[in-house]
Amino acid sequence: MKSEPDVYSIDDLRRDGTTCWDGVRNYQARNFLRGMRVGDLALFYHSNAKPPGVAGVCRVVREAYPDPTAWDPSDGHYDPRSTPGRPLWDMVDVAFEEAFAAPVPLEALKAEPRLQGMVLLSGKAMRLSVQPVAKQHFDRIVRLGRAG
DNA sequence: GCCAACGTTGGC
DNA sequence: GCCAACGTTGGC
Repeated sequence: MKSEPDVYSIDDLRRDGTTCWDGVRNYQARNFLRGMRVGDLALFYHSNAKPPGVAGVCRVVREAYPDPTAWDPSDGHYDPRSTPGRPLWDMVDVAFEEAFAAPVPLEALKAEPRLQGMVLLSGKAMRLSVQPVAKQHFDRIVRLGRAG
């Protein structure tokens, strides 16, 4: 799950404990959100950061439900096609799980042979703010992150 | 700021 | 259904 740290970082999540992952406005990303189950773990990725990379781990604590920011005209992600009666966009709630000793920079992910084939590194979904991660890739990144 | 790689929109 | 124009993402 990607977030720009200037907007919302892993440290913000540590402070808040949990947060609503709102603002997703891409159908494919939304569908991945809908596939999440309570207890699922997710990598928290800092995009548009210096450097970009995986900053930690969060955990799904509430499954997909309507994203109210979509029908708030004052919200930057307002989408008038979504209404309370017919919601178009969903969000999940996630809880802080851990912040890595040192974020794993994108450059390091690219350089790791065992991570080749990750959606994040290549393929159609690489730009999505919510995307799937294979378990072996997830585990490898967590190991790298904990090592610092 | 640039730009590649997408997705979305809307005319036809 | 096609496709041009436009918007977005996000690394660099």
